[in-house]
Amino acid sequence: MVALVDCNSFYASCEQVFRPDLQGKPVVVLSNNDGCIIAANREAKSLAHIPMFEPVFKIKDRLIKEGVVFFSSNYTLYDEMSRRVMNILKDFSAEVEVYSIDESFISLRGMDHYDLGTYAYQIKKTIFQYTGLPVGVGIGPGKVLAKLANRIAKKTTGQHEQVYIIDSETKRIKALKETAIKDIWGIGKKHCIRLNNVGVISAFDFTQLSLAWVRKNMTVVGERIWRELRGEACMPIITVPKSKKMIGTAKSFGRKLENLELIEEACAYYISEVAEILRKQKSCARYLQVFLQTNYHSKRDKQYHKTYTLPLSVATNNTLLLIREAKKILYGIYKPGYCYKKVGVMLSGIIPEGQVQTNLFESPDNFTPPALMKVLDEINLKYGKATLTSGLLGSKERQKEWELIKEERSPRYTTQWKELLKI
DNA sequence: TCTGGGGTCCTAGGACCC
DNA sequence: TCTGGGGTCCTAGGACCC
Repeated sequence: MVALVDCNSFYASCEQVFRPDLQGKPVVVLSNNDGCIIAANREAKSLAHIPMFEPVFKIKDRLIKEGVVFFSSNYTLYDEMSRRVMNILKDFSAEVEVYSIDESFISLRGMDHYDLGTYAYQIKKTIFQYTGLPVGVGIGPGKVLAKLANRIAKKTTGQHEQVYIIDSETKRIKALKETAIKDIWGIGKKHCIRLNNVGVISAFDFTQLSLAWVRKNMTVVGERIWRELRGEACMPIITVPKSKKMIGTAKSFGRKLENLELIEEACAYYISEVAEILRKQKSCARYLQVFLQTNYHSKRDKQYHKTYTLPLSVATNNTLLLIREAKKILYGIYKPGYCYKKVGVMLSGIIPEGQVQTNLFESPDNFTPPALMKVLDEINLKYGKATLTSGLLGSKERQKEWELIKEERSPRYTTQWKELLKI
């Protein structure tokens, strides 16, 4: 059996842990740039119809009247809270797959003699006691059914229960019959339309299709879901996270920018972020992609969008070199006269540091001067993000010209010592 | 008139997830 | 006026190898 443990309204719950005065009050968390709602707690959801991913400016007035408390997203805080939850789970199972910031699959193999329901409550209780975060637990004979059980736990049980186990054929069939196919993990919009067209409405209907049809129309991905729903576990728990194959970042500017210089500084900043992640996993990248785009929501502005991918002659994780190359790309794709909203960078073709193929004409040292990057990372780890940077990132003051809007960000409660140390 | 067989690597595009 | 960000996996088809 497999359990899926996931935190309820994770971001909103994280905020509430440090603001006990908000217990029982409606809380929502906004996306970057305070653009739309990405998390809402139970109270906020029950208050009124809160559409996720709706632009918040459209409904803000109404929500303020109803007493909803807003937070900008504070990923530093959420990451740390997530780490704490996942560490607790490691006490409950030898096989933990951290699936996302707020959920993990854990294997319950070899625990047949346990009462799994009691075990699930112990997990819930411990996490709440140590972190203040409420979680739901779904248990089933495979990942997809565990996901489904978790969904049922959230929907049909009370706030303090939030546990559901699919451990018999009767329960499995019942769950499948009561769940729409669109609500199954792995079935997205496109497959849902295709399935509805052949008369598949519930998850149970899906399991009655022939394997040949599923395989043909939905590839091996669909086949796995089909098998899992029928009770055959075929997705392994992945306990060792794979190293990343792409590392990218792309954030909207706080306002529209025409000026190439400011866009360059934002771009250089993003490069230094992704290169640091690359070095952390001891890898180098062979491809560097940069893109630039205007605000595609705007009906007034002229639209422009351009992406360019540059193969690097030698794979690297050197921030300074990557900034230099990114700048060249940016000069190539930038066209004056547009209001730009976003610049993005992406590293791909990622390989381990030790496998970099040098070339005949350039010294490898041009690409990876290890000492300098090591010092850079050590200083930033010790004194906080971006303490030491390339001069091309521009001054802190200038950063305010392009950085994200985060009007309602809470303090970084769990990691603030780093910020204090900087002062 | 006849024209092999068995592979790998890479990329773009589609679909999906949180 | 204001509309998120960061990923994964799979397949087909092209290029290339022996």
